[in-house]
Amino acid sequence: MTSGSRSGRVRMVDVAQRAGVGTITVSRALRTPQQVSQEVRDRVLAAMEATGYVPNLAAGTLKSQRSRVVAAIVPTLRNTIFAETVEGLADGLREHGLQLLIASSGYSLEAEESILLNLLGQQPVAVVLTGIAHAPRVRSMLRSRGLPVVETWDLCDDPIDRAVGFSNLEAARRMTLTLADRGYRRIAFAGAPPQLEHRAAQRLAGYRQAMAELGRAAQIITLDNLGVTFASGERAVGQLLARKRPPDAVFFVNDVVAFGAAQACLRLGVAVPGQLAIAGFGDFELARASNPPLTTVRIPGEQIGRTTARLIVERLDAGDLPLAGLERVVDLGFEIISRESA
Amino acid sequence: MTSGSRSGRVRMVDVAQRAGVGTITVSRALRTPQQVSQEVRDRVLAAMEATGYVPNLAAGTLKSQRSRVVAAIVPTLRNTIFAETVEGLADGLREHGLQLLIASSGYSLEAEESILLNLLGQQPVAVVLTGIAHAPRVRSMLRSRGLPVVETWDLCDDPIDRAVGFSNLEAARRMTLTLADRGYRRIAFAGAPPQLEHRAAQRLAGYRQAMAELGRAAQIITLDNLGVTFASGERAVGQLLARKRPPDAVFFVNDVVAFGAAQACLRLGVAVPGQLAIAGFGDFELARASNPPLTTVRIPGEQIGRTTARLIVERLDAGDLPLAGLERVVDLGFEIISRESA
DNA sequence: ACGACCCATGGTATCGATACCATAGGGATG
DNA sequence: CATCCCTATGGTATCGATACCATGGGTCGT
Repeated sequence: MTSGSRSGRVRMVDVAQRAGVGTITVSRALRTPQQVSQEVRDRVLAAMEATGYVPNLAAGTLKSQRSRVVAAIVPTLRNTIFAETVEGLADGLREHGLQLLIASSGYSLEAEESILLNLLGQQPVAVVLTGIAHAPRVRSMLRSRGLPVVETWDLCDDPIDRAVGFSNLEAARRMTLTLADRGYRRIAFAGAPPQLEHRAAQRLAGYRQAMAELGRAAQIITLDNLGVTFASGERAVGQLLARKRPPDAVFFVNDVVAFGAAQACLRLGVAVPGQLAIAGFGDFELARASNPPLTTVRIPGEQIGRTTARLIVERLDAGDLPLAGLERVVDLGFEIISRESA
Repeated sequence: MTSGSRSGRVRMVDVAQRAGVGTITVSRALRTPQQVSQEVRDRVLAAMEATGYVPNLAAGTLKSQRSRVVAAIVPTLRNTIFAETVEGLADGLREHGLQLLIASSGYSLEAEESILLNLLGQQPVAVVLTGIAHAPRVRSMLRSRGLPVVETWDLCDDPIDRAVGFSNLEAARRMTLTLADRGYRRIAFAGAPPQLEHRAAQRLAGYRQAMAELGRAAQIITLDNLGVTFASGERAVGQLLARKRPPDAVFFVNDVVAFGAAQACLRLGVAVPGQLAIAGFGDFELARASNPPLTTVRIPGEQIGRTTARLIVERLDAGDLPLAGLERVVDLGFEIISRESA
């Protein structure tokens, strides 16, 4: 079609020849257009258009040692928990010409490690992790590479590099105290086995701390399926009601299970909050749609993503300076949302 | 730390030196281990371990003209609609050492086009798109590149390359007929504006076709927010009930809005299905959790992802042969699920 | 026992864009 | 009017892994 390159694939040289300029000028027209005169730039763009040129990012990344990709690992994409964060992150990065490379770890730290190895091979300019619990080699690998890293969804005194989130412990503590304020006496907590999920463990710890402050006995229900399905919420309700002295309020580790529980109550004719009060965590859209609407903790999912994007962009613009005076940990807070369920 | 490379970054040469072999042997130990003797392989792996070597995929991709990345574009990650497909795809690809590069287009065809340009720069070995409606340049760009492309979630006589999905039109038609069979007389359809969403348009067409077959008048409710939020389902119920002769059944374009509608009915004291029957589309987990549980169309979300992965892997293994006898369109079907809401 | 063949391994050129340095031309300044 | 500097542009080496081809030593068959 165009100039006689053997493979049929259009390279930068082909565009350059057609526009009557050097390859470097084509490169600049794309990456730093202000360095190229209007006239030449137009010619180059026309030539790119005419040839259907698509830059080979692998080559650029190799030479410049700097890709346009940010790698992120989330526990799952299957439910909406992390979706807001991911979309916020992707949007914030795209505005600066960065691509998000996402992988999901299925809540497994070992999987996270092996996935990270793969992702690092793509030479990302930054890495975003979910949570602050990681395999030891993950920490050392990332630290030694010296890339910008953001850990999200929790806080931590000593992040790998930086952290953006909120205190799961404090949020759970406050919710528990709020329930006590409302007059509930026997407040239970329902969550995934804490060794499987660090954020769940933090929330459990917050609950325990609040109960200790109140001088009451903790009452824990362990959810199956990592507590991220409606069905595990339903089953939890079954378990609860079978107890001799069932609690009068249950604080669920997230809105998905809380919602499942609320629906089960509706079916079983259990009055919420009359017989059993229910609180969730997350303030997903589900919380509002539930019957009754769920009292829950609102967490800044999308803002975590956007802030993470901002930190990364700032860092890159600053030319990889050591993060001297920068805030290492950004606490975006949380909010207790009172609705009818508790 | 290790041998004296200037940047501190470990390259294949460093590993090779340490293991006392040539670089190519290190390369083979990673990519085609069966070509390397057990003893040498162990030595190489030990050297990689000791140095913390991470292969630079950009270099490999550049030379071999073949990355290990598959690019996918979905309309959104914000809700669970496409999540199963994405996870199924990611799992299926990971088993074969392929990484998924995901981007979301926000349901915009123009965004899809510009995102695709970015993704193609990463030299993906295959591209996965959602739906069969694309900007004209998307088709031509992909066709001329000759990469494996899979369009998902719908069928099409003439896919760009291959398609995996089910007939949205036929599924909607069958659901409509099923509702008629159950004795509902005034069956309405609620969906997003058809020009905004091709799959929604297909479902609307299926509904219209069924109504025509039945000799009844179609009754359409247009949803806001692309019909992917609970709130738009709620608002739709409000609109419906305000009509002089409200329908006795509504077929919603997806389970998210159907669920929102069902919850609104519960609040408003509208009997479902007594006063208003509700049907959804998708059979998301929500459909079972709803009160009452939703009659809906089950679609093979995860299987679409897995099948797509299989097609891609087969194609790559076959050495990019022209897809001579291969099935170009894979119809995974759908299933009408009867529950209590209709 | 000898040639054919195969397996394990290495040397070197190469993929395509960009960093680095060089240079030409034009306007400003003394 | 000469010098300086800044803007626009180009030439060439280079990033790191892999394809291609070559080679040596062992095995197998007759």
